[in-house]
Amino acid sequence: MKWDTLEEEPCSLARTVAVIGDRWSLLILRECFLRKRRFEAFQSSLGITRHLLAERLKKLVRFGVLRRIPYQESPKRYEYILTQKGLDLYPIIMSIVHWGNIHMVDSRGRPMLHQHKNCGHMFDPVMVCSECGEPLSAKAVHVHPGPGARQTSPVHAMAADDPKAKTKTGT
Amino acid sequence: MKWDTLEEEPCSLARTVAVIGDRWSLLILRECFLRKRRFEAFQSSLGITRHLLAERLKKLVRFGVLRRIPYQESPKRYEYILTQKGLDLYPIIMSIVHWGNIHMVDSRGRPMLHQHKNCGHMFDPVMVCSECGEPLSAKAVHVHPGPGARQTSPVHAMAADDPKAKTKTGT
DNA sequence: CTTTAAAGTTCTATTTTAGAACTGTCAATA
DNA sequence: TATTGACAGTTCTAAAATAGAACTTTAAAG
Repeated sequence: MKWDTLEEEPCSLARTVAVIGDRWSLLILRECFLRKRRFEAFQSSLGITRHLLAERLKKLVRFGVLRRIPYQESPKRYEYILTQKGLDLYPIIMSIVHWGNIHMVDSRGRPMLHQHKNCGHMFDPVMVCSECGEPLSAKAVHVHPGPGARQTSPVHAMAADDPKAKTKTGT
Repeated sequence: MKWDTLEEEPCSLARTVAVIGDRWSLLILRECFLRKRRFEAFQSSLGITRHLLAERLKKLVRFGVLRRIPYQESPKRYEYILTQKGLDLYPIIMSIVHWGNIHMVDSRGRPMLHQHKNCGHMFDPVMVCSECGEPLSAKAVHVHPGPGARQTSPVHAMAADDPKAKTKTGT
């Protein structure tokens, strides 16, 4: 399977993975959320090759996650800032960080702490139901096919009307 | 940078990316959360090559996200189930799905809907502060170096005491 | 006139992934 | 008894992505 087919699948997870599901994009976005904006800044703090960084930035701009904005003329230089679509990735970033905080820390403890400006406390993110406000767990959730689903399987990976896909449609 | 150095970095995001930050792991985990457990089931619904699937399953088992359990003797067959560590990935999965629901849907609408068994409603996940319960946004959060941080930069990608890293320590 | 800085681009070598075929164990079937 | 099929992988080669380093362009600074 290729990246470009991934982004067309009838699955919101697959489509998002097409945007951020590679080794570098999330790390670049981490830097964005830490107020880094420039090519050199990304490159030096991540140690990513310049070639790949250029590619990834282009991709994130193409998907509308970042915007490329000139910050000086002659020589023309650009910086990358998060769009609203990019800012909306924050819950993903935070839940990833939180999982790492719980499951991937060594004896030295957390590499960083988060403080909520509104209430002043150090916090962890908690995912709750938009309707009742209770914390969510996988077992308390039912999935249903939505209007954008493909026939039988709600999150099936391929188009059933694709003749090439017949080996995958399975039993 | 290699995957194995990624998992040792003083950053919870980088460490988590070392586990789930590739093209396939999140899709495999999606299937796990949809109660798929077997090699053939993963392979046929994802269209992943058998080779890579075997690799990814090994990796997820190695990281303690899945457990490989025999479900029959002779011939010995195994299935893969989520550990608690794996179940804890649920907020990551849900926030990824939610972002896709908001930003990657076509005119047909969402591929799937989520119902909260506790309250009965279709819902969206919301990320809130563990201390005050308010929804979180990037701008309302301050980051601080924690006990597991490396000197100057709280989320810096490499060890400053690593002589090879000097080109990256930058200006 | 040379050096430096930023933001890339270009190149080759290495690693990963895709795609397909093959293996081993057993049960069911002809 | 021989054959087929299911399952859970392994093994191969070709194609694609990534690593690592050098090079380019524009313009200011020494």
